Amino acid sequence: MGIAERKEREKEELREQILTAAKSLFLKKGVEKTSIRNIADLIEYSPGSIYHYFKDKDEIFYSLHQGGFQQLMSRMLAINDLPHPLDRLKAMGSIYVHFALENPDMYDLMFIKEAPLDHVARTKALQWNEGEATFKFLRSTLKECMAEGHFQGHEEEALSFLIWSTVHGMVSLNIRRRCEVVLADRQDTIVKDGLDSFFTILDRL
Amino acid sequence: MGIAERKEREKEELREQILTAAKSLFLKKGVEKTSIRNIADLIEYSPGSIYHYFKDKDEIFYSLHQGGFQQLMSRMLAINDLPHPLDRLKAMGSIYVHFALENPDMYDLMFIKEAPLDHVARTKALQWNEGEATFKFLRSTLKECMAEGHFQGHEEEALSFLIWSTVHGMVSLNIRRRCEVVLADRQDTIVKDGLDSFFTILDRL
DNA sequence: AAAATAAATGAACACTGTTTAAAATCTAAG
DNA sequence: CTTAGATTTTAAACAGTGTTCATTTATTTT
Repeated sequence: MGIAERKEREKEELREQILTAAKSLFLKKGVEKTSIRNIADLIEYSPGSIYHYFKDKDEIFYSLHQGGFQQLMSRMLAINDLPHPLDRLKAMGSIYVHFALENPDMYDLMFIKEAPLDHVARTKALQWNEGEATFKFLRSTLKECMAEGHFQGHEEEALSFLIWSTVHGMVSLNIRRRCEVVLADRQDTIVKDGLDSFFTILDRL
Repeated sequence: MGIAERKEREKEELREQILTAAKSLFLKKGVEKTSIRNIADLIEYSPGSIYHYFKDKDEIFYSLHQGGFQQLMSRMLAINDLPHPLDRLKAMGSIYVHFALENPDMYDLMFIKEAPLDHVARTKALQWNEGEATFKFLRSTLKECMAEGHFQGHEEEALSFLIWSTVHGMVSLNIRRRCEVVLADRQDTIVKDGLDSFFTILDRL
């Protein structure tokens, strides 16, 4: 009896439809201005039906932000063949920054917005697998750098956090428009220049 | 005829009342969950009356965030007597981080939330005086450091941005709860440790 | 064909920011 | 002291929000 399987498949399909609709709307208008009714209109279902597939609005955007981490992670894994860990570390920084600037709304969801973390807090008792995996990847690369003698006198976890903070700081100031009003004239190059300065520091360290 | 003056004074008083009410509510519940009606209830006026004193909700929170910058700036100016610019630079970093962790909601409003910048974009044609003053203060201190021979091979504006980004990154990851789920065990010390690592880097640079 | 199960709906609830016509209050001139 | 004018304040309305739930519709099993 393949009926149960087909039903399961159909349910999964509609779930996917909701996510696709939500994503296209939120990339156009942002999370706040994407309403359940907007999503329902787009997939031609009633607003209430969405609650059979997602607990609440936060869960929808939590699901969406997972896709972002998959994308980011696959880009990161693509530079795993670089022989020197310090080169890998810098490449990860570049990838992180480029991902953020190319997908500002998705980055916002992943690292700035409260919606996905609100959902995490309410369900999985403070476990954020997506973020943890990304951070672990940075930590293991940094460990390799230190094994080669780089960054002496630094503690691995704190330095990992510092590096993450540096790239996050640059792109989040940019995304939340604190650059365009303070560095108006070189708004589009400042992140690249800042990153270059950062690489110079890492090389000398 | 002091009547006009008294009226002016009364108007200013009510404006201040609105701001005080808004501030106490937003520190308790956050910007999004502080409604115009909540503010109106607290000052015992009708919701509509608030619109005689502020154009919209964003303007209220723009006004509030200005107070935050005054606070931050006054703390910064207090270390102007330190003789060495590098010491001043590091003290500024400490002050910035402590301000953020002691006033997370205010920091959120100043450097993360979109509300104040939305208001800036809609009125003053992209001029953010509060943020600009703070950034200029960092830049002038960094210039003095470089005049003493520090940070050779770096460009002043880009490095200023990088330093700002580093401290902003650490506190904003903390405030938006990306630390507590990734660095649960040392959540309350990681920013301090990260900052120490950063100071070590600045010293060696 | 009837009973049981699952899915979808539309209306309702309690909110939100904002606008506006009307009412209330206060000031200034006659 | 009254009346005309200017402010200030209000209540009601508009169009929207997330979410819940009894009812209807559709599908599957007996």
